[in-house]
This record gives sequence, structure tokens and C-alpha cells, in this order.
Amino acid sequence: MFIGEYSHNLDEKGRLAVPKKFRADLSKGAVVTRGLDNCLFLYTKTEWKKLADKLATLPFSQANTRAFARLMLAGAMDVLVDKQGRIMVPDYLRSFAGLKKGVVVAGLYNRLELWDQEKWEEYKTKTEKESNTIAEQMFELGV
Amino acid sequence: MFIGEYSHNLDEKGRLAVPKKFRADLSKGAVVTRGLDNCLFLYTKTEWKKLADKLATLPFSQANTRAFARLMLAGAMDVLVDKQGRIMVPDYLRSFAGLKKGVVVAGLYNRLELWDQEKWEEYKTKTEKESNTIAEQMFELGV
DNA sequence: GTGGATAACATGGGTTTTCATGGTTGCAAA
DNA sequence: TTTGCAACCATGAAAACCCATGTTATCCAC
Repeated sequence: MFIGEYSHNLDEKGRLAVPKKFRADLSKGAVVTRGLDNCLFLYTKTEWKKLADKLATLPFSQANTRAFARLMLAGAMDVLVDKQGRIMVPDYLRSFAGLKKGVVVAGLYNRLELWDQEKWEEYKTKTEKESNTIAEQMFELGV
Repeated sequence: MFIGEYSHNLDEKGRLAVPKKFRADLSKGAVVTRGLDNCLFLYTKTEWKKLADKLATLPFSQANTRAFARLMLAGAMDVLVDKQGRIMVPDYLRSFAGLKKGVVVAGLYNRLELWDQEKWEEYKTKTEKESNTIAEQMFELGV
């Protein structure tokens, strides 16, 4: 299970160190793709397969589902954790998520999220303020 | 499984390099045809057969399905991956998809899509803006 | 709390693979 | 035979991958 919040730097070649804790799980293969709210999702191969299989069942005759499949599937990229424990984040995903140097790696149970540092801070302060309101909505969903 | 987004150039002879990752799957034979949203679809022979069989079962009485079947079946062309890992994209498909020099090769699970670079960028910026809305619709479908 | 040791992360350079490009050959149709 | 097109081969450029070193942070002993 992925939990926690870490801060790392992208180097000039677009590589990002993965926190030590997570490497073992990701070492068998991982997939990074577009996420929601302008971040990237990083899955283990197993978790990714579950998601991709669902996406593949969507009919390509509908414009909306085509668009979504293109965002998530074509947006996805296999990544390897190298011997120094880093992954390569492709250009097009870096620019999608607005990643500059400072990157936040956040654990969310079955996935990791990669955020631009600044965006993460903004998002956090915003949601922390609204947390009580959000919590009440969650309660309605059984949490 | 095909995933990812790659950028390659058509050379003057109409050849296109296929990303290394995909060559093994396509080496046993591939089919390129007209796709939706002004791109081309590239299938392995196996996947193509499945699709063609499905298209063949569509009711011949409907004008819509006739048109769709003609688009995809009559537009289809066998292609070979040469020893340098490239395929020849026929003229009529190049002009259908408006392919100039820059071409994006996108992996979508059981097919590859070939896009004119500019068209792809336009499409992407459009759908990325709507991505949260689309995603919420998808999650209602159980994704 | 302070200092030292160790592990984790950042940065840079060199090598290998992959892609782009152009020339050449061989086959087929005119 | 000639011409055109498609497959093959050779070269150079660019990017990905690997390895080595320097720096920062963390942990533990004192």
C-alpha cells in the first residue's frame, strides 16, 4: 500500500527518484499516465492492467470514450526503475502536469501521484480549508 | 498491450518508423486503415481479424453501418515492418489523415493510432481541458 | 544536543541503442 | 528495355541507458 508524501527533484534529463519505500513494488514494472487535477498517476503493472482492461472495454464508437481512452491509454508509458531507483518521465507528461524541478510524490493506496510542487501546495491549502465541507459529503457516501 | 505516445517523422518515401517496443507484435503482419477523428488505425493481424469479423456482422440494411464498414474495410491495407522497423503508409491514407512530416504514434490497447502532429496537439489540448468532466462521466460507467 | 557514519538522493559523463536520412539494388509494370 | 517503386544497406545524429562521483539528509552513539 502506498502512503505518504515525498518531495524530490526532476533532473535535467527528466528523471525522478522514487522514494526507497516504493521501489520494491515498482521494480517489477510500472506505468505512469495522465491523472486528474493536473497530476500524473503511477501504477504498478498489476494495478495498471486492471485499469487498462476496463478502459479497453469501452466502445470506440462514442466520442467521449475515445477521448478518455486516448488520454489514459495513449497517455500511459511503461517505466523502469533504474539501478539508482529513478524513473524517466516522458516529455509530454511533464508538460501535461507542469512539472518543473520540484515534484511531490504522494502515495494513494494503489497508486502514486506526481505533482508539481507549487500546484500541490495550492491544492492542499485549498482543500484543507474546505475539508470539513468535503468530509460531510463523504459521509453521505458511507465513509 | 499498446500504450504510450511517440513522435516520429515520415520520410520522403512515405515510410514511418514504428517504436521499437511495438515491432515484435507487428512483425507477424499488420493492417492499417482509416480511423475516427482523422487518424489512422494500425492493428496486428490478429486484432484486425476480430474487428473485421465484427464489422461483417453489422446489418447491411442500415446506411450508417454500410458507410462505417466501407470506411474501415475498403480503407484497409496490409503493411510489413521492414528490417529497419518501418512501415509504408499508402498515399491515400496519408492524405486522408493529413499526414505531413511529424506523425504521432499512439498506443491504444489493441491498436495504434497515427496522427498528424498538429491535429494531435489540437485534439489533446481540447480533451485535456475537458478531462475532469469526461473522467466523471467515465466513472459513472464503472471505470 | 553534537558529531560521525551510513544511507538516500542529486548531478554529471560516457556508452549503446534507436531513429533519421540518403544512396543503391532489384523487381515489376509499361 | 526503361522507368518507377519498394525493399535493403550504410552513415550520422540524437536520445535513452548505465556507471561513477558529489552532496544532502537521516540515524545512532556519545
